[in-house]
Amino acid sequence: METEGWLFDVYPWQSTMVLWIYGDDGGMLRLEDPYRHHIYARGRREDLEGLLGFLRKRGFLLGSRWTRKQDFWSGQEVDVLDLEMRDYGHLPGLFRLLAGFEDRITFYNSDIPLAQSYLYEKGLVPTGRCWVEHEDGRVLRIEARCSPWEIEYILPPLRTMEIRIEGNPLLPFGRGNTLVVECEGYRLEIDPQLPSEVPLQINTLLERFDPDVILTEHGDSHIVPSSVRISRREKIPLILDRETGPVHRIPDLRGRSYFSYGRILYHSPAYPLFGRWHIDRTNSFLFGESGLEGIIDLARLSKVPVQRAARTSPGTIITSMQLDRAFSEGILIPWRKGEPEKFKTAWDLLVVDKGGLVFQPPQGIHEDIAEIDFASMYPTIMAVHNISPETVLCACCSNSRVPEAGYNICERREGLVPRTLKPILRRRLMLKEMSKRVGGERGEDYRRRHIALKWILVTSFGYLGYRNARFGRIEAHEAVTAFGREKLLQAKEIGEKRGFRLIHAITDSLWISKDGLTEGEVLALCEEITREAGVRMNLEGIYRWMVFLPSRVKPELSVANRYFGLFEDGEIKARGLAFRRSDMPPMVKEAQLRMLEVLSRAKDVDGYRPKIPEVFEVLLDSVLKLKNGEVEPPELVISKTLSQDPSDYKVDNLTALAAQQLEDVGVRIHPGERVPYVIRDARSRVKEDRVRAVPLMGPEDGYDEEKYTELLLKAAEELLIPFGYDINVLSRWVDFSLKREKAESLDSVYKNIL
DNA sequence: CATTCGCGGGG
DNA sequence: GTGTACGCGAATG
Repeated sequence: METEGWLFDVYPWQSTMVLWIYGDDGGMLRLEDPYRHHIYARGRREDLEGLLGFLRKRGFLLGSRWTRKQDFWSGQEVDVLDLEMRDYGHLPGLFRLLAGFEDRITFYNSDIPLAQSYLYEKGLVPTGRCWVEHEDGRVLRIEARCSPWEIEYILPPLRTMEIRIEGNPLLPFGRGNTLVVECEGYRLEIDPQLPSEVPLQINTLLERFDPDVILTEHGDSHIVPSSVRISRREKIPLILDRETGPVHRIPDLRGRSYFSYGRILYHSPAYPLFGRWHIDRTNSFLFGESGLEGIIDLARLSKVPVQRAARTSPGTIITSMQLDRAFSEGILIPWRKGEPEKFKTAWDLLVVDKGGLVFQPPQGIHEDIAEIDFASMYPTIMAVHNISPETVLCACCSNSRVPEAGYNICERREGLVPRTLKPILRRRLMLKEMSKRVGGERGEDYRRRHIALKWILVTSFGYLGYRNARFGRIEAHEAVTAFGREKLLQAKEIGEKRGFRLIHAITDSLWISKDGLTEGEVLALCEEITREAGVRMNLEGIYRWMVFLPSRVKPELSVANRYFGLFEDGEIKARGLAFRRSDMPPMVKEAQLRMLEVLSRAKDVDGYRPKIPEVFEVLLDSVLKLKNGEVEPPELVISKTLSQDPSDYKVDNLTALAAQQLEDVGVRIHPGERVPYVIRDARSRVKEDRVRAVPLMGPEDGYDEEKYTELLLKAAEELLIPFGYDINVLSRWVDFSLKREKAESLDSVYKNIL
């Protein structure tokens, strides 16, 4: 039989690969492919003979033959033994045994996730079109009928069911929350007070709608594990999968806290489904950034199946793209040693220390400033300067290409990293342009996909310097930042030659100034920099005015990352202000945004000062609402990321106290999870009274009016400090205004304080 | 005052 | 299957 359709999902199951094909007839076809995994071994002939004997005796091996493949580091063709392994169940045990041979034999392609390795080998694309010849549910032949690089593709009409917790997701089922299921306009609320209802209702709904995608909020952390628990307790089977055979679900109950991007993150244990996708939008970084469209685009490009792509980090995606390319080019993939994290040596710190170049801007308010940014600077540098672990410090060339460090870069071979990045850079640019050109839903689709790729590009750089990355090398990382600093300085010099003053610069952005600066001359400058540096320089915008904030620690200095300004098109750009911070309560963010909205009507520096009374007015209004108890508790919720176990805190800060309150009632908060709380009485001697964790909040819990007022005052101070209004002035002014029985016109109040 | 702790950026 | 760090600012004791 022959079928054409979309490859919906792939996973190893028992000893075969299971494929779900969404046929053109609308049916979902389950097929098995008895695919065998190949690994490669290199070493002396007699050692390899020994290995063969060992594997045969243990029954691991289906077959073996000699073949020639390319060594990743040298690019040389080498003789290796191709080993066809028996079945998947044996593999984990096998890899432990192989470690014993490692002093004599080098193994390749041995630690690639099986579904990915299957897709690389067959050239198949998750969610892509395919053609398959099959018999009795088994694949005879399968071929891709699409390229992962297509920009326009049609997806099968996926039926989506949404399941979420209404009420507080931190609390156990039925304690102040319910389960809401929605599908195709149908909505059902399940009351978990009656536990047996949960599996019964879910089963009924899944059978009735047979969704392809189950999109949840807190599905991984709460809904699925709780439902599974109830199902076991009540002895009512819960049928979530389409797979009808025994499903091997490894209940990774603890979840993982891990260190990434300089902070602790938490991933709850994952509950993927077999035969349909479960995506927990609250447990998926990429979903939050780029939606299902972005995830699907990445799954297609990287050949990481959709469910895994949704849960994984961008680093895994980029690695898979590199693995796919290496695989298809016949390059042996080195076994990644899972070295435990080591302490950083002084040398490491020295190297890492010299990252991007950062200047110090002159504080205060400015006019005639343009901001120009290098587009995708680091990935472009990797692509154009051929920076890759195997090309930096290659053995064959001697050219001292890398600025400062003087490392060689290979001129004979293009590296794996640049080969992978180039098409991604092109594709992202194309999607970005299309998202600008096309409006509506399609434009949004392009936008999400280009943002997904943006992430892949950003992280490809970090990955180069990551000690445990398969294709990482610290010298390559170093080379990228060295070129980056060179290009930033080059841009500065070209600008100065054209009469611009450099006001500020961070890594890949420059703020430049000139009296009466025009868009035309800045664009001309960008053109020249693009030509000279080999990296696209874009005009981010021209500011009507912009402010660089002083340091709060040393008020005479400014800080690089706290600034805001108004572009000519009326948009505000701001960094480091309260409203940008995730640890600020909504009330403060909104108040500051309202103040900025007022300031966005100031056309130039002279227009800024007359807007100040109106900003005062917004501030006073917010403070009054706080005083009069007109602020709803959710507006006051602060949530911060827990960086360690609640009991490990040395200092009882508000976050630790809130986490401890939750622990006390049996709600586990893991490092990397956010703890939501309201400040009740920050200065209370009784620590218990300082905060209240959100799920434990009752109507009698008030809030710390003084503390929240202070946050508002600081938010206002950030916007007004260039004109000398610091928190003391603002605070006095607020007190003064509040004391007046009937405030006269704001103008007179304003005069009084000056 | 020293120390501890959390956040940012990209779009 | 784990993207780097460092500087800033606030809070604690």
